[in-house]
Amino acid sequence: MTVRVRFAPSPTGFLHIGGARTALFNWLFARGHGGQFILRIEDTDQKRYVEGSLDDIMASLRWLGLDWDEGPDVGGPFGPYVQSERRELYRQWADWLIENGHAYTCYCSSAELKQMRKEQKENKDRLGYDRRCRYLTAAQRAEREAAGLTPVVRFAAPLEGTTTFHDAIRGDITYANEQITDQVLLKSDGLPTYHLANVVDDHLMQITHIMRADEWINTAPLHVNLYKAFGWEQPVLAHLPVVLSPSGKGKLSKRDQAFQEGNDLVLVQVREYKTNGYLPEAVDNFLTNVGWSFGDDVEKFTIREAAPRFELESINPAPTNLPYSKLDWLNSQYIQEMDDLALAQALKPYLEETGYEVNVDSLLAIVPAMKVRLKRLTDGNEFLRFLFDDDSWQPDPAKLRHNRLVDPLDAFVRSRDFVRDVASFTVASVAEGLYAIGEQATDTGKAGPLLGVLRYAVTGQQASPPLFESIVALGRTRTVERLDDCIAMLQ
RNA sequence: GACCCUGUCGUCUAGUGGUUAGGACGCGAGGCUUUCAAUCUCGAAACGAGAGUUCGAUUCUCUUCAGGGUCACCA
Repeated sequence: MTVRVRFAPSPTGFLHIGGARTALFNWLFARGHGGQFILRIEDTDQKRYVEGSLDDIMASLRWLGLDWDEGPDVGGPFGPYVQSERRELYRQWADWLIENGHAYTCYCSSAELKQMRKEQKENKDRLGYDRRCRYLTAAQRAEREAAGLTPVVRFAAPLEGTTTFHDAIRGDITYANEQITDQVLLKSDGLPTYHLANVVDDHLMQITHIMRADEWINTAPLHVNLYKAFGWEQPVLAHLPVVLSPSGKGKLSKRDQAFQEGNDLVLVQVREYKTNGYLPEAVDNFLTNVGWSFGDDVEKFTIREAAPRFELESINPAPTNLPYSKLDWLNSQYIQEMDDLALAQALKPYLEETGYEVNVDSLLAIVPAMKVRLKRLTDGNEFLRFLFDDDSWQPDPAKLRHNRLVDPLDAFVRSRDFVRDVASFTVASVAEGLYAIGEQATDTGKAGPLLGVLRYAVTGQQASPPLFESIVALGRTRTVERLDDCIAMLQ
């Protein structure tokens, strides 16, 4: 049997990092088992629909490289892949359940249900629908229909015994049926709830394995009983561990966009990872390491390499934080593997975003030298500020001195003169000349102190690309101007 | 509150009825260096607690504690 899995997001917001992880695990499983990965849109709650979210979800999945075999845009043999276009199907199967005694119409108003819950709370009774409509006589139903009440359809759950299902990650999980209430299957607007839609679609789309978030565990017995009622085969279930907020307080998916947690900026939408300078390969790698491990003490790998090793049974069931510092490390690793042209092109939009005018050719002169310093593509904005923003160059005179320099002013003058007069303005000759001056400028004969101070003088930054490349990128004229200003400050 | 899930270094994880409990990130120290960065070496750092089973438990069982999840005409 061919493995068929699906990612089934609701278009209620931009793609969440937790959702991306769920999609990724499904993708890994499908690709590792020669199966199909299906994208299905669960838009049965029209009230929560967010304009533009479907586009973002698909764009984000594509950015991550998670391609799907069937879906709303590419079609497929089991479409449509948007639930709101399948409503007739759900209504038919809801009717089937009613006809076969597995479901019933319920006429309770929301006010009535609210009151019921209130009383349950007050009396400390178990929460949940008390099944008052389950036992209505035909006459009573007719009476309500005549009164114009629009019913919902509820599942007639088993009243006694237990329901057990097997979770591929956690093993068998058993619930007492008296804990399970009669959930709504079809809403009064004629659209299904998740419970009905998901079971009907997974069956009709021949889904073999369901990987979904942990928070669905408690409704799994309902779904299992639905499969039983329909007489359909139950797909393998696997509930993925929740992704926690970094503080460990609550699940991350409760947050819908980036927020500050202590000193860390916590990114929650996939698009935020992109705008903050992360590479999709790094995000994929990062996510795959959470709740699963490649093995052999290997931390860095592509999802293509991971797929053949990916098994449901090896997923760690414990809830988890996202280790953001590891993402930075991975991202820097992937940046260092990029070729210079690709990196220059990747950096360009971020620089332009901050208002710098850049062209790839001039960027190529400095990019190779600063590559190892980049953790995120946005770091280029900081490192290259000295190049693109003259106004930001405001060195602190106190930092132009170094206690190993015998005569800072003299060293600056000689450096300035050298840069101004050197015949060949290249990295190699600038390096040679400044080394020589630096070695004479200290009592130890080491060039380091002068070069360190010059870096600060020329760039106005504590951290920058290497000095000689920075000088060449900046150009002779601007370098001399800045050194002139520094000399004035030192006098 | 009820039910369900989970519990190995700070974090992400590997692992076993007998291991010096492994790796990674981060952190600290040192080397190298254009004293930022990268890189190399070294280091600190964990089996939540209590019973039980066993010759022996981090590993199996129970209890407990802690964290999380769910209790909608939302997914």
